[in-house]
Amino acid sequence: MDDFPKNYDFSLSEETIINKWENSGIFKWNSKISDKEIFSVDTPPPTASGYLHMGHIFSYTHQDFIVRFQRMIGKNIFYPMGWDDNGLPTERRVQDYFNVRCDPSQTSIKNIIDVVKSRDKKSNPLKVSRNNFIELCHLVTQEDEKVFKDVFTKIALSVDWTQEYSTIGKLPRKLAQKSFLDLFNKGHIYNTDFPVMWDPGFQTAVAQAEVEDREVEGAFHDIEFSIPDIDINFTISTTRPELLPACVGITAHPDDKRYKDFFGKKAVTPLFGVSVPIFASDLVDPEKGTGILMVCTFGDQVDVQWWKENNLQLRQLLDYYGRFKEVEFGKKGWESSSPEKANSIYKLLIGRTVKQGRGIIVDNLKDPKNFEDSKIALIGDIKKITHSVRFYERSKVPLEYLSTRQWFVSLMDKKSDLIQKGKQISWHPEFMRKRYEDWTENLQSDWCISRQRFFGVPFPVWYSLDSFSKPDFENPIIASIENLPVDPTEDTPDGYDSTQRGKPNGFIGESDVFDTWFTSSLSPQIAAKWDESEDNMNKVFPNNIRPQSHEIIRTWAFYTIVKSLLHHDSIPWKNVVISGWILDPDRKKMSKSKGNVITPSDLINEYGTDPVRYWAASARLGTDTAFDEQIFKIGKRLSTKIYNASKFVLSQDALVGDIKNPLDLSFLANLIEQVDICSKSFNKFNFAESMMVTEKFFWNMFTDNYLELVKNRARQNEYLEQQTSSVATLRLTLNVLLRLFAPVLPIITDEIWSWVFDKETGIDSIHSAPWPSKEEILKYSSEEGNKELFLTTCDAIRSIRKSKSQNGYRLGAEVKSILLVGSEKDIKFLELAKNDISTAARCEVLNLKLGKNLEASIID
RNA sequence: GGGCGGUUAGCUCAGUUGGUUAGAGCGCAGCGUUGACAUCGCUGAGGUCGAAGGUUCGAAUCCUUCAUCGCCCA
Repeated sequence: MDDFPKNYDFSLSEETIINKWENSGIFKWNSKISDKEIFSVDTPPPTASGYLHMGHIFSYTHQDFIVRFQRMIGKNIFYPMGWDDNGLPTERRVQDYFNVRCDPSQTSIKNIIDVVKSRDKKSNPLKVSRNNFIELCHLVTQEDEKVFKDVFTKIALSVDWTQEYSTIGKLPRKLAQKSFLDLFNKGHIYNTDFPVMWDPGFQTAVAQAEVEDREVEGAFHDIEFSIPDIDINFTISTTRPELLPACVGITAHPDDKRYKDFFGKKAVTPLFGVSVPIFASDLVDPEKGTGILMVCTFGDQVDVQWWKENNLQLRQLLDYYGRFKEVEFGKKGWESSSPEKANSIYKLLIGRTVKQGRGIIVDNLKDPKNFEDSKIALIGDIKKITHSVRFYERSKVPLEYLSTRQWFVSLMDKKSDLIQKGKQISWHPEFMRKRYEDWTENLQSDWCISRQRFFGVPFPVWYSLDSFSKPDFENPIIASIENLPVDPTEDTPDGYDSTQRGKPNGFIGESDVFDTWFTSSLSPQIAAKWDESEDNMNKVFPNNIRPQSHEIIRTWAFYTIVKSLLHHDSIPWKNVVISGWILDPDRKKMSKSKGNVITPSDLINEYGTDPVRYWAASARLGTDTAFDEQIFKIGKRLSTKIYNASKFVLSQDALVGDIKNPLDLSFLANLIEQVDICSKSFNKFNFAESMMVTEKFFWNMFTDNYLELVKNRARQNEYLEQQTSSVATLRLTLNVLLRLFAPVLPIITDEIWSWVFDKETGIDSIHSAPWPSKEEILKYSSEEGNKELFLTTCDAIRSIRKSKSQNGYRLGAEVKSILLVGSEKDIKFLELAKNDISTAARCEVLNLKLGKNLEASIID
């Protein structure tokens, strides 16, 4: 074994080893094995939206550490991987990529790819049919999946790729619809016309989980209202003057003395002359603005609440695009004391955006011509402020509340059950549970699951039409389970034929699709092939772990728990394992818009798989970490060191025999302790600790000290038994340490394993080898060693080095005599390691003397 | 405004149930190395553990208040 290449070519090893895994299929799930405990993983399918960043690598690698350890301790591993293709991110990407927009009124064409590719990218977006649009979505996601899979393979995820799925694939579509059916039959799903959060940019309803607050510039506008009954005027403050035509009420705090006399009276809106009720509400903050405010349909969530609780009128001004639609004051529901004037002003708003409308209303509020006594209704200056406004997380325009018909899953009545389930799950780190509980407790509305989009799983629902072609939303026609998956825009419901689509007394299909989360919240069921294989489902569900990062607790984790509760009255997983974020070097969150995103491919190519994984292993679970390229260098250095140490250890030849030398036995006692620490850490998912202590043990204890101490003994043949003992210890230690490193550094460890250990053990890959144990180590030992002997010997060799260094000797300098002074116990131990110490220290005579502290002095 | 987490060496971070002089790596300084390894070794400098108070024989660790940064939610 003397002919190892001088330097480690990691890229060659990566290729060889990864190919070996693929060919041997060692990561394949085998449901037939019955004598092994199962360890199943609910891998969050990444959104195939175009690119992977270091945060993905970080988190997905964490899963793999855990999985590889579990595999080595003998578990039967179920480790699938999915892609979350459906949904808005893909649609948006397709829109940009091909410069197209979906328009369901278009007819499909055959060669859509060629058409979009031949078009000038700068021209107006091409309107394409729903089917063509979906076709393009599939095309893009397939390309993205390939890129993602390549990267995941390159960082050596031990995923079973035969279990790959896409959330838009046939089985997930079927299961999402089955989920809908089950929830519908259990009475958890309903449809209703109700104000929902609406994104005018994408023209779709969104759920609370997809909403974020952003601090934006705004302004308080003080507007004067009147109360004709008592001839009093008052001033409200609003950030949304453009909703004045939608004002349906006025409210103030019940204890606010200023407005006590107003309650129960009617106020009249300026410009539009609408008479609206004034009522009291605890929700008003008397300190904010003037303490009295207008209620519109709808400015925000509280408006919705007031509207509902006080039975206010519905005056919906905005259309799906967030533009003012046509309404007529004076008609029923739009009563006004001066409809002509109201209409003349409102006319200016029709077709305008919210922002344009705001300017128009403000201009009119301060135009004296609009007021009888020329006294304008806009009081004082407009006061600029910054305030938080709700946005759909992927949108650029603020959300509006639109009353539309949507499907919901009722959640508000299930909060305590959901929190209860959360308590049955172990969260790592533990404090992350609180995020889940806070989110659940603070839920404000049921889960709106319908999206007015295209690339998603359709609702398995039709509506019958009456003789006026009016759909009967109250009694939807639900697909039967054996027909799933269905597309109601193409398929015909039972009892109808296709010619009746859209006709009086016929039917129409629901054109909405599910919220992406409605499908991806089923990842445990999809991966387990719920419905297709009950046996498999029972085996792997609930999953052992759900790895994910913390920002998706409120979405992915939450909805998955919801589904699991409602379908199975079960938790979906026993453990949730949370990875932190990778921040940029200035500790700022990485985001595409900030331009501080670091992508993985170049780094993996430059440093190699193992060093990138080493970097990922350097952070504990749940902890956000600043990106530091130094760590890759250290990881690479460690790989090289392992390579070189292995090369040295495996070039020592000796007879096979027992380990008998006290120093060797003592060293093994320390190794046993090390194995114990690593096992305990890994069992708590603390791969970072295991890695840290293994690295330290390997470098300091093994290479710097043990290896140096026994080098000579391993080489010389004078005392065969002693040589055998040292070489056996070296090889056993290397073998054990490689396995401790294996979950984090799978390439280099398997590379070295393939040099000799595969033949020795008959186990082809280190990743199929058993995790080391005390019993295994003791099998090669004549007896159990004393840990302290080795530690004392290390102290001795360290103090000899120090003494040499301080007295100007080279470390390798031969010296005549060294005196080691130590306690009685020290001397007793050092006596046993005397030969190894003196050869390592290169001295002719080593004298031991009873004294106090361990100390070395050189006598030359 | 409420909740959660962090604040330890120049930098990135460990510090297990409170227990002797607080650790690692990187960086820095000095010395050394043609015998597995310059992708190396040895030695060293460097911290009043965010601040103040408290509990305790003893606090980086427990409690209180505050500061500061980040996250989640209003």
